[in-house]
Amino acid sequence: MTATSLRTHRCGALSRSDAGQTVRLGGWVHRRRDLGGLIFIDMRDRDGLVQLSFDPRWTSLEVMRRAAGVGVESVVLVEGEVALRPESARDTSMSTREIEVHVTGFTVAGPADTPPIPVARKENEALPAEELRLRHRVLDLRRPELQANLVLRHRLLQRARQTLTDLEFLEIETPILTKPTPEGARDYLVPSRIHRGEFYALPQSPQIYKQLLMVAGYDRYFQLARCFRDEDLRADRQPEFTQIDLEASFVSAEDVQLVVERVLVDLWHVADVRVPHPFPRLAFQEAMEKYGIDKPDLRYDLEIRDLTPLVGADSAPFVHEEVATGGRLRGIVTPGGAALTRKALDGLAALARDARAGGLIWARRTAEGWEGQGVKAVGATSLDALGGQAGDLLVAVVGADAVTSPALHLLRGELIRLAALPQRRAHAFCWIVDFPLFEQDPASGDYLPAHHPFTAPHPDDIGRLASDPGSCRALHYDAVYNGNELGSGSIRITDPETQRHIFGLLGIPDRDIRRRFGFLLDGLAAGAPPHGGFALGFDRIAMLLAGAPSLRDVIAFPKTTAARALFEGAPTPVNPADLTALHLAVRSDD
RNA sequence: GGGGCUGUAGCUCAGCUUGGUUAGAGUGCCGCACUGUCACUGCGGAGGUCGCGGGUUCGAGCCCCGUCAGCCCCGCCA
Repeated sequence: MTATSLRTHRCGALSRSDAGQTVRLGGWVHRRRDLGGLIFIDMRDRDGLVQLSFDPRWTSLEVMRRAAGVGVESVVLVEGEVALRPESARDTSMSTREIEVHVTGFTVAGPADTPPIPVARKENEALPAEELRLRHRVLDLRRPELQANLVLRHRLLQRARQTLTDLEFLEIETPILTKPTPEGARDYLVPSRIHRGEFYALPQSPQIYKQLLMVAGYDRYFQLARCFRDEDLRADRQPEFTQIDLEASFVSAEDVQLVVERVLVDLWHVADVRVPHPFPRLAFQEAMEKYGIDKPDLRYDLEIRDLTPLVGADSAPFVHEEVATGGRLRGIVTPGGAALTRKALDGLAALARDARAGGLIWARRTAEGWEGQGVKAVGATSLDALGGQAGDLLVAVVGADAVTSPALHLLRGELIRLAALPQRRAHAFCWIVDFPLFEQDPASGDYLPAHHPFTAPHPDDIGRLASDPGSCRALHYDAVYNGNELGSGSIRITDPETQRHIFGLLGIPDRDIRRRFGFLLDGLAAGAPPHGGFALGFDRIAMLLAGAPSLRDVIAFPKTTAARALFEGAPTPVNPADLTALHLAVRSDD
């Protein structure tokens, strides 16, 4: 239903099959070319461009005059006949370049001031500074690139709705004004006018609500949920963001993963990518061992190897010392890496040093054998035992896994880049499973939930919950794509006693458990089905599929890295009277 | 909370290394000419708090200190 009482078509939708038709159009002046006796205007709407042709043969003098005076970005209403362009002036690379509109009627409906930033850019013309793009967001949003991003975003949201609806999930909204949760990220707080000194919080996620919906018998829930976290931002992090949030009852972890895979495969299909599935599963430990990180980029095969068994008599003393204190010698053999320059190796060494992994050990494999400083460190005999092929490069670090893993992850990425290793696949999804249930605070030794405190322990590990919590795995899983975490989920604790026990392990006093999570525990005690769920970071998915460099390019009105909205100007001071009504006073002394 | 980069005409940038006459270019904007352009073309013109404040100096866009804003990263983000 493109046609309205003011227009018959969208500009970008016209093609040669419309030739001869009289049309009415509404759109924006993209560019104007005034040849004196002839005027051409490129007119734009969300579908694309069409050329308007003003010629005294079919255009009145009055309309010629108006067309000559219209500024770019003005909104105009046009009437005319679609015509094939003269043979000499046709460009078939774009369907709309075969045709033009012979204008007979022309009104400037919305004149525009000269735009402070350009919408129509020349080839290779740089984008304005992002600050200006955010300040003049309406103009920036007119750019065809951003319009394409937001159209894609819409189609992805609709696809997610459809897929989950087909899978019998119910879309249920949960409150935006909710209860503060002292754990996790900082909450955005909203003061209550009616209740002096009391506050709502904006949800960091609908976690507890969706669990309670399972208890309430809704079986399968989803929501395109807005979430809010008052933390410092990054290119891939906004203070308010959208999750595809879902939860299902009577499910195993594999059941949830199957649903999420369906959603992801369908979303990638919207972007014309066919994804093979089921996705491979990788245990957390295995991911750390082979890739040094829990979100490996599996587009490349390069893996980390444990070289500790090779350490022998002629290995350097510092290697023996690290191994004796529980460290390991781990490295990466890069085919063709021996061609890397000394400067590139110095760069890798700096990377290792920045990751606090100490010195980088390296060696090149030539036709004669291994060469380089690594021969001394690892030992000639040990390296011979490693084997390898001429052209290989070994880089290695020695120390505790907690240090070497992150360092090797960075080294792996850099080696892939430097050696220009081929991608084995362009779209590498995987599941990371068997996460640890707790992380130990390195300073205090306290146990913290690795994810959130509602995650169920792995049934095989429940026996060690009290004796050795650090070794317990969780029924928690992450979806990973090309080295990006797309989302995470888990099977939840449904036994109120277990839930209380976990809260206790986390050091939350009994009275606080009651105050903070009473409504959850009461819910679990009301007859809770086994359930679990997932949350996908939708903005990041849209960013990846749009090929955008920043979340800000897939969000209509985003915030800056200082959480400011430059366009509308938020946050902002408020009237003292409004503060008084909320029982608030602003301190200026700190 | 910490580190880095950037800030000069409406926009994109040069000028900063080595302080010194009137701060330039492209584009956009304004005016004139132009009947097949599509980055129209040609001629002419206007347009500057060099982010802001302080300091050094005979003299600061340039050096120093502070500050604001944007971006990137670390911390943080159960």
